[in-house]
Amino acid sequence: MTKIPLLVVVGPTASGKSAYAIKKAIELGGEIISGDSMQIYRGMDIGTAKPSTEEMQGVPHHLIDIANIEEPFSAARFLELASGAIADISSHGKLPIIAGGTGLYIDTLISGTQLSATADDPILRESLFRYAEENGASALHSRLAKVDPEAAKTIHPNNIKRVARAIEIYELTGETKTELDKKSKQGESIYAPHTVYIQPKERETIYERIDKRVEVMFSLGLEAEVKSLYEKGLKETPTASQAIGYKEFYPYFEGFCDIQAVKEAICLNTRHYAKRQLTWFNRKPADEIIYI
RNA sequence: GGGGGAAUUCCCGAGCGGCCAAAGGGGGCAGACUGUAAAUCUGUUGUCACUGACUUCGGUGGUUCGAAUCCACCUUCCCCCA
Repeated sequence: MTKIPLLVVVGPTASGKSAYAIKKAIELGGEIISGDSMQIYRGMDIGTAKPSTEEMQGVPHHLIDIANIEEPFSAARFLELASGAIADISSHGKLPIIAGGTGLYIDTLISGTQLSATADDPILRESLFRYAEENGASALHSRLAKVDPEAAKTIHPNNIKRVARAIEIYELTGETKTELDKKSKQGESIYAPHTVYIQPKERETIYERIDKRVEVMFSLGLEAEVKSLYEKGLKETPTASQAIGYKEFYPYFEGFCDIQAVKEAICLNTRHYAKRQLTWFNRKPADEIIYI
């Protein structure tokens, strides 16, 4: 079976991935699939730097505006939807172009990881967190060590979310995370990706772009956008509430800080985020590196 | 004009004679990452010839075996009285 060719564009936030992807799409006759965990949400436009209709220049975009803010989202859901979109795009002879900054989502997709049907269980999760709170992180970690010593070795005890997820997997399936991870890697990827990594030569470059972009977001009306979502309960949503450019407004709306502090927090959090993305992409082999 | 308080490493801030290159947090830098990932977590952060040495705690002197810590004066800032 021949593999499906894919153009994958990755890079830190504000690196110009979207513009590059659109350019390539026009050049090569492609359609874009957003590999981004927050652009999927309707109404979150300015803060997620969603490309505007004009910017899209007629290139079809997938996995944008496909969920309401209160819906949870995950790598598994992304995998499912993105795979579908790829099949669809390539079936009518177009080149699927994945562009985004969510490293986990993109890697899961192109590496051919087979995620089993294991669901998640919010109630169980909740109880695991409570256990850690009451007995300490290391107590939860030793619970994991009992069932899955391999995973316990690689997950830091303080990383309660991961420790809890590993235990959750075992409780739900009777299999350990270690076993399931191994299984998930068995199948071969059906894709032939060509990855382009858009990278800043200097860290300063990306930081300056971020500051500038945040400034633009504010002038485009970010505050009003966030306010209206906040009134719809953004803060209580499971996934969307975490978005940078949004969560920093909560203390402001609640009277704990001024707007200047919000702006600074957004810039800072975005920089931290960009650094994490660079760390992620740096260790994955890219077929092509383009400097900003 | 009089009285009181404060100056600490990039920032905030603890320390109040030896256990202090100096807690903690922030920031910076580096890293991890398979179903919340724009999340979560880890390491490191005076200098060097780096299991040791050297230079730091506003400035200058002093007390002491020994000072970021005590004393004197100076500089700057804050508060109270006038």
